[in-house]
Amino acid sequence: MNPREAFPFPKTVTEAVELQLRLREQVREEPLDTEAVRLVAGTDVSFGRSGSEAWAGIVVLRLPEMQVVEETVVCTTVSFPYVPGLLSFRESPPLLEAWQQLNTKPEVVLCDAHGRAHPRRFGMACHFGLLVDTPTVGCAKSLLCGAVARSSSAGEDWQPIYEGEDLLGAALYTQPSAQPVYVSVGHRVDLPSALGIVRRCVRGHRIPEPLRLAHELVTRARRGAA
DNA sequence: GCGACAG
DNA sequence: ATCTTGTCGC
Repeated sequence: MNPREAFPFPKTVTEAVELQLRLREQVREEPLDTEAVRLVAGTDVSFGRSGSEAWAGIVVLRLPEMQVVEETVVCTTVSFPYVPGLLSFRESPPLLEAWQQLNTKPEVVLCDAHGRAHPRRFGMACHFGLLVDTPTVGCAKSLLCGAVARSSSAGEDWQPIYEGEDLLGAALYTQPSAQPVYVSVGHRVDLPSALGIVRRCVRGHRIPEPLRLAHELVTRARRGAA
């Protein structure tokens, strides 16, 4: 499949939903050798008060040392509003600009959003993964749909997220007495791999390092602009 | 009809 | 996400 098919960015909600339903057929779910991954990236976007200016940032880290290899930030204007379920149409365009500036492309990307744990099973992590044709993992701070289930077949540090019969992802407990992060498949990874890579990126905080650093990066950029 | 709702 | 101070806990 040609990644560029994911590129037209709709102007209307109806059009955007139709595109999601079409693009979700192109998402591939497959295992990733997480222990072999050397380069991981985290993405984040920060908005100005007006809501139209956005700072998008990407930080690439080398595993297992977790040293920053490269980071890029861009400031642009966004046109699509925030609509629950359509986050990708607001945040992906700025992130793509930051991605283009990147010289070192990572092997896997952590997105501050959901992947499969989405009403139409096509959250931003899925969309962005298609756009850049790179494995992506959704790692969100709250649920958009579904609920954490109690399952004895789950691991010590995670519990499955279900919506009816659909396994959407996993609540990963990255810190003692802290809310979990919600991990789901983006593109070209499966759930065990997604959990594996996120675990490798956790360093004493609830939020995995790539996402923490990306958040700091865009926050700094926005402060510096004012 | 009502509430919920990634960032 | 953004607007915001102090405060509780590891």
